[in-house]
Amino acid sequence: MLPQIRNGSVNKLDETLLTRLPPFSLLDRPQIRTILDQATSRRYDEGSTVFGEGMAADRFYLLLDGTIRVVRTTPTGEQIIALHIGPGQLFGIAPALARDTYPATAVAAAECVTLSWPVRLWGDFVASYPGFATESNRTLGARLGEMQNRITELATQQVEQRVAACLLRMVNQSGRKVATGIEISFPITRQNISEMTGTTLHTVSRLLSAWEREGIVESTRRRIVVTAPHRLVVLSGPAGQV
Amino acid sequence: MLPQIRNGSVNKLDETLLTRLPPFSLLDRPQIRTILDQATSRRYDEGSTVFGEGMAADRFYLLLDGTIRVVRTTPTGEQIIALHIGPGQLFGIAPALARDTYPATAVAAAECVTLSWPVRLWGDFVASYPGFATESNRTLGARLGEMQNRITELATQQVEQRVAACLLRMVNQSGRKVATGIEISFPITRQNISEMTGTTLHTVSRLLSAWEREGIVESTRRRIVVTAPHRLVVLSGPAGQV
DNA sequence: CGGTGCCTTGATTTTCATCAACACCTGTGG
DNA sequence: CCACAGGTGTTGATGAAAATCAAGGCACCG
Repeated sequence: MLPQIRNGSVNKLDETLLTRLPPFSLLDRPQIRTILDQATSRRYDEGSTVFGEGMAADRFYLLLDGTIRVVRTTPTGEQIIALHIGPGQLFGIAPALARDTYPATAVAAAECVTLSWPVRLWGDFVASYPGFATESNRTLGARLGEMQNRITELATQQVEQRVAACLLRMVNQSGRKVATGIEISFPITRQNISEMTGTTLHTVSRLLSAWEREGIVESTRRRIVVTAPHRLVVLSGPAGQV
Repeated sequence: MLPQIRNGSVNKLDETLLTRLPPFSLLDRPQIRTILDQATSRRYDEGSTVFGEGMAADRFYLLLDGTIRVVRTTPTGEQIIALHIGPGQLFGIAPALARDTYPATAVAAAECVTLSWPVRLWGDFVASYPGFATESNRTLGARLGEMQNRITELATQQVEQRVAACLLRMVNQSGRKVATGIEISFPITRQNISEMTGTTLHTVSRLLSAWEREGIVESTRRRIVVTAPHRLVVLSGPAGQV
């Protein structure tokens, strides 16, 4: 979907790649050229790690294509998935939190292409480019709000409602229309879903089986198509509409 | 503990009130005087609401004294407590998230004194006062990190561990040394704790009773003293040390 | 074609919510 | 000054939800 990407080189990249994205939409061509010239482009295979929790935060990132999964690992080795990031979004923006290490691990949920810049440029970006600060704040606000929703869900909803809400969230954020419904556009396992909803892969499997029998979803290995979103909304309960 | 506070007036307030606080620690006297002159001071009774979820975010706040409880209400009327805010902290900083409504409700958990400023000054503060932006970012980072911890806890830990971790968090953030241990410095009910940990007041009551029998805590109506924090740490499990 | 990772499904067990009842403290108003 | 109401806290009995235990099947990759 994206033109040829050579790691480390963005000369071939068109400025129009950035002009539509909110953090840069207010800028003119020369400004965007400057930004691109300072950027490093890179491709990540599915499953590879962009940066790890606790690592020195030396760069901040923009996701051009693919999906990033933000993960934390507990001392006992369990993983929990904090959120997913889609194309066009900033991530790894530790400088916006005045942090010098990344608070979580970022893994490519599917093949990804990123741009990144050294953190020392963060201050320049915020100061020089109108809209950049606002947009990164907005990103933060959205993530904080989403985390607040997750806490509320985990604290008050039953497993079935949480899993339904989780599917809906993914469908909304990165759904792709297919013949029979809307497909989640990146590979995802029962285990992954359990790590998002604080349950077990067994329970998720049972729920998906039941929903498949009822014609709400269709799924094959690592792929899920939601065929009746409205029924999922009902299942996700009264808090789903927030 | 604070000098006489008259709502709306800060003339009597000493500049030294702010000089020690991180958001303002880099500023000189005249700057702080300017900031104070633009501020509105106000006292809140225990239980009163500072601002409500969804309300237009017209002011941002600094807590001088007391404890603020940040609360969300689900469509079904259940409350969940997102976090507590202690003296010296900024709150209601919707502008830092590029939001124009408050994302949650702020209630005085104990008698509180605040300073506040109209949001239109936010931009000035960030631009004119060195350290202010960094500090508000740091606040955001800390809250985001804390929320991430809560999600991890809710998703992976048992109720007993979550309640233990919750008590420890409050003891760390606003504990006061007393004869027999460390007391949580604001009134708190079993119900409150259940709203923080996603459980029921019954379960919290049972846990506290058990811990009291084992000499880990002492509690009277709305007050809790932790007498053996180290044993709570053990109970809070391997993730407690994060 | 063998192995690894992913998925399914039944049986059992555990945890915790729910239901129910009551005791206690504190402040209020007759 | 006492009664009483409302918010708070305790504790037992019961049941439901979901984790855990267990076993096997299926798809994809090398």
